[in-house]
Amino acid sequence: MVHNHDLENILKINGFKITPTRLAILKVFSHDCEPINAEFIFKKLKKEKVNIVTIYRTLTSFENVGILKHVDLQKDSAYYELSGHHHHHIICTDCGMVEGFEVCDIDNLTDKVLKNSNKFNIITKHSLELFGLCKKCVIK
Amino acid sequence: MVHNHDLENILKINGFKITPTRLAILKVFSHDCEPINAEFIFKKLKKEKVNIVTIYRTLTSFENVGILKHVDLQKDSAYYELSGHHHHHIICTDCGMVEGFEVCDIDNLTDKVLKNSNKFNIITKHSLELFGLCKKCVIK
DNA sequence: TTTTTTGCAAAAGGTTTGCAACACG
DNA sequence: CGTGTTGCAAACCTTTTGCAAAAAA
Repeated sequence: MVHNHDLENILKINGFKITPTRLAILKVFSHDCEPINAEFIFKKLKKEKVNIVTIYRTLTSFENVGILKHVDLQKDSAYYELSGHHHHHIICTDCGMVEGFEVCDIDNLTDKVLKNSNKFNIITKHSLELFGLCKKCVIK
Repeated sequence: MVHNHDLENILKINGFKITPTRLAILKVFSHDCEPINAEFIFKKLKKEKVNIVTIYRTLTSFENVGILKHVDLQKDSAYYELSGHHHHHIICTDCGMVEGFEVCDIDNLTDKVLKNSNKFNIITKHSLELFGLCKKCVIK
C-alpha cells in the first residue's frame, strides 16, 4: 500500500512543489505497474479534470529527474513506468499486453560490443524488449 | 556495387511494379547502410521531386513485405534499414551517430524469459539497442 | 509575495488519408 | 486498357509552446 506521504516525499526529494495534480499522477503510476501513456492517465483522472498538457509536462519533468523511465513499446505514443528496479518487457503484437521480466545479461554484451567498437567506449543505457504473441492470442 | 537490375528484382520478387520512385528509394538504402528516415530520403531525392507522401507509403509497403526493417533509435521519426543480416545499433545520445554491431545472444535470453513467463510462449522479434556517447562526444 | 505550476488555445511535427491523374505491364 | 502508383491538399494525432491566471511555499 502506498501512502500519500510517500508520494509527497518523492516530490520533495526531487525538488518539486507538492500539488494535487502531481500526487494524482504519481498515484496512477503506483497503482498500475505496467507502462502507461499520457492518454491513459488523462482518462484515469477524468474526474479531477487534469489538462492533458499538464500531464505531458509532468511526465517529462518526472523523467528528467529519474522518477519515471520512458519505455519503448513501439506503440504510437510514449509510455512510462516508475523507474524502480531494472527490468524489460514482452509485448504482445496482437493485443498489446505487456509482461515484465528481469533477465538481462546486458553487461556481458556491452563488454563484447565495446571491445569491437572503434567509435564508442561508453554505454549509458539500452533498450531490450521482446515482442511476441501472448497465449490468448496464439490460440485465436 | 549494386546494379539496377538487382533492385528491380527485389521489387518483382515482392510483387511490386517497377517504378522510378521505388528504384530511387531502394538505391538510397543500398548506398547508405545506416538507418535513415523519410526526410533523409526526401532530401536525397530532391532532384527527382518525389513527394514525401509517396516516400512514407513506400517505406510502409517495403516494411510490410520485409524489404525494410524498422529500427528504433528513440529519435522523433521512424528510421528504416534494409533487412539483410541481423544486427543492432549503438546510438550516441549527444550527436546521434549510429554504429552497428552483430553480437546478440537473444536466443539464450528468450529461452530463459519464456521459461519464467506464464503469459507468453512465442517470441517473434526483439529490440536491442545500446545508447551511449561516441568517442568524439566524450571529449567535448 | 515570489516563483512555480496549471489551463487554454494554438502551433508544431511526423505521418496518414481521399481522391483524381498518371503510368506500369 | 485496367489496376496499381503517385501527387496534392487536407486531415490526424501526439506532443510542445506561449502566455496569463492560479496556487504553492
